[in-house]
Amino acid sequence: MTRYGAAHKQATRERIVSTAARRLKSDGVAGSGVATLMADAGLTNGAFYAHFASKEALVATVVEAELATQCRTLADLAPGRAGVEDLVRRYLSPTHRDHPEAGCPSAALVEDVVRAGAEVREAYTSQVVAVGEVLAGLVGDAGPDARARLLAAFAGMVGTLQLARAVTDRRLSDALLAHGAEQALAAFAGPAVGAPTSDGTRPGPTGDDLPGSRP
Amino acid sequence: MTRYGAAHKQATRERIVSTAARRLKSDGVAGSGVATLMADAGLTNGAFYAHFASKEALVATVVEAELATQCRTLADLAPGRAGVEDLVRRYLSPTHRDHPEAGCPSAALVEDVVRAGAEVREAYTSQVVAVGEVLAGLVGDAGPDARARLLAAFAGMVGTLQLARAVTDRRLSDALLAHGAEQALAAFAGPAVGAPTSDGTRPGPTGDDLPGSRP
DNA sequence: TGTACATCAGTGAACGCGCGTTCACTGATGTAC
DNA sequence: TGTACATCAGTGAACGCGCGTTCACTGATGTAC
Repeated sequence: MTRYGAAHKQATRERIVSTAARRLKSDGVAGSGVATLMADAGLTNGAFYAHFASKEALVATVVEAELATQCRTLADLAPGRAGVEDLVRRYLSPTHRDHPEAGCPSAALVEDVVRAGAEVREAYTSQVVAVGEVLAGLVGDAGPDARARLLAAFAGMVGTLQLARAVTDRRLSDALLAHGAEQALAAFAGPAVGAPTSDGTRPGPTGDDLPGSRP
Repeated sequence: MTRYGAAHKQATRERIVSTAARRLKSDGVAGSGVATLMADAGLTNGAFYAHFASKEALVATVVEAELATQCRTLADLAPGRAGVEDLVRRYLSPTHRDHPEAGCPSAALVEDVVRAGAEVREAYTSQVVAVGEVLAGLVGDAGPDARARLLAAFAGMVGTLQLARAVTDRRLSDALLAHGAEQALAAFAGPAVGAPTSDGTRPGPTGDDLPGSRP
């Protein structure tokens, strides 16, 4: 039967996935060799193929697992505006900017996903849809295109975080985060809001809008 | 004196830079070998080091040149809301999504910039600042933090384009672009706009806002 | 309880390959006279 | 105008290296009796 106890191999696999997640998010797919990924998990390169069919299979597993974890984190936020504020402030914080290895998988790996094979891209897509659904639940928008609208707002934060990471000027980076947070809050708040109508007036909150206030 | 005419070598160098820009934006830094980059320019690998000290030096040159070109394109937009609309619609179009090699260097290469050395990151930073200044001129906002505010709006478009590229579901991708465009227009329009104040009302346009209408 | 055994997670050397970089060489060019 | 020459952009083979992947082996484990 099974040696080493039933859960031994699975526990090792999970350890590989979680240490690989940190390494991949910090150094990228091309910058993380299989030998390094295994050493991070306290193993040697040879054992890798007892757990994964290829490096790409590991990347797909990591991408899927990371976005699933992110979904769970998002689901734990308080519903409504308070939760959204919490999300935006934390997402666009200097701490998140300075620790990609512990942060959002999309911000760290989208570009690698774009250039990856079908396995990775499909894992990513299905989990992004799940993120969209959690966000729709968070803001309480059940409309037909709520998911895409809120994912666009989320994508805006992803881009802002990336530019904040890329730029060497600390002051500019901080300012990007601060302004990005303002814009993300507006984007999460609702579709028509903030867009002037043709007569120059502002539409009020719609039924889909979050209630609440901004300090 | 100079053989091959005075401009021969410089012309070759410029050809390498422009073909490398397309290749790098489409396949990424790690995915573009020196031999391939040179073959794209109709040359062999050996000639590379007569033009650049290292692969990183080429990447830095490409990043700088690409953002400078983007600045010039942005400067050609009509000032005010019309130009902003034009920018947003074109940036978040299916055409731009489907042709990274001819598109925005930030959307294609930020992640590579984040993981690159000082030479690349500093070239990127200085040109991003220039982009911010052009955007400030475009919307006519001379405020002290206009640059950072508009760069945050720009960064939002970068992230939206990246997610639209990563996702395999065409319908979702199109919807991301459409919603991202709405949100980008709002973000470019002004800082306080669209953010509800503590009493739940909406502030009107400020003096920094763009005049104009939205159909 | 003690011992011989089958299992298999993990080891570590080796594989071919493509990378960035180097270098001795080529040959088209413009110059000198 | 014609010929010998110096220049140097570009060639293409070679370099060491680290990559993803393979494989014969090891040795700790739980099982059988």
